[in-house]
Amino acid sequence: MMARAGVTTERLVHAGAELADEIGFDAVTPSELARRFDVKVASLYSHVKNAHDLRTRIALLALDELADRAAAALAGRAGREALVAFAGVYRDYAHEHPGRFAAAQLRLDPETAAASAGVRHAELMRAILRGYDLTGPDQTHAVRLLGSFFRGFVALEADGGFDHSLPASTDSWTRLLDVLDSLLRDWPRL
Amino acid sequence: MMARAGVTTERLVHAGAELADEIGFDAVTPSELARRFDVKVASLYSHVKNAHDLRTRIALLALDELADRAAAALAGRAGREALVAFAGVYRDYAHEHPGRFAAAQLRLDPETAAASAGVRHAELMRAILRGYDLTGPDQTHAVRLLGSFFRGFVALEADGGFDHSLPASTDSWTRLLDVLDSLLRDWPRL
DNA sequence: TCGCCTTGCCTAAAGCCTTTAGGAAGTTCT
DNA sequence: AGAACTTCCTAAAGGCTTTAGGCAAGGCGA
Repeated sequence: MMARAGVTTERLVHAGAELADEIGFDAVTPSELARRFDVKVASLYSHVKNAHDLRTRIALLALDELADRAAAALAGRAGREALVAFAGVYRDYAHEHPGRFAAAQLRLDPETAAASAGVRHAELMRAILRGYDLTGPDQTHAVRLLGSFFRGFVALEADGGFDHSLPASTDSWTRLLDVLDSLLRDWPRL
Repeated sequence: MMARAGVTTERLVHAGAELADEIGFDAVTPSELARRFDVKVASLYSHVKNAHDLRTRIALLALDELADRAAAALAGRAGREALVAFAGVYRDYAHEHPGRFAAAQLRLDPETAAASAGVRHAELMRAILRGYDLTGPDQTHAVRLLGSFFRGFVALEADGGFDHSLPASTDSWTRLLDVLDSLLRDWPRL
């Protein structure tokens, strides 16, 4: 009797990520998760400190997955190809895993953030720019431009911000990547 | 005895916006608001349908304020000047009113969105582009580029994403607006 | 001015969520 | 088998949202 359900922190976080994709990151709660595991809520608290801890772990998982995919996509590519591949990973992940993607945007406290895969992201973005002729502060500016654009575009898309006007958002995405590639190749000097 | 507190929907929404700036949009709840008005929670439900309705109203207020400011900033300006002014309004508002700004990003159902000031925003962005030589789909692409960049940059900044690297985020902001102006003036043709 | 009606605010209550404390039943190791 | 550890449980406190029903304040017609 009273067979154990086999809850572990890892399984909890993975299930939480799945759940986020199904019902939205905000709706991922210890209660809901307990239901899924057919276990009483209080039982989760042996594996996870509290609701915030759970959400943070899901965020870290998402950041990790995203960095893995990006690194894979960047392997063997440079310049425009690298830019498009990286951007594609970002956007595809957001479409495939909206909940995880939302999680990846959770604000982390500085300590946690520093230990997260967020750092790898920054390095990968810099790697892309090695294919272009940018140096000094302008390289950082360019990283920030790309990061802002990716994040902003995908967020607006997710909010349906592009839904009721033409052309389709995918067209803009493709075209704008071309435009950005061109901009990076021909970066305006001071 | 039992003096009336004078709660109205309008006062509720305004106070909610203030509250959002103080403690964060997510923490704006009927309970907290009732405390501020020194009134029992249930009393709010005569003025606001439910928690979601309250949050939506705050979002609409923020969108309205933002559109007002943007319209004012754009008056009499064109080209680069208009771009910088508009962008400044956006970013300044986010800094001055982080809670309201977060509210402005609440996902609205299509019906509500269509009736919101979001529409005015789109028009204002298009107005900026009239100062540049862009036509057809590329104009829409450019609107989306600007929108994505503004939103992404400000969001990353708010999350502290730029805090632990140099140069300061303000430097990137200024420089990138120059770069974007230059890009719009010299938009790559197919 | 008096009684009426609308409306603002209240109490009560149900239902859900998080989190802590302490106990009992599996599991593992000796 | 017994000790020690871990997993899961019950119990309980406290907070949040929302609905239902009631009393009283402010405005209005008679």
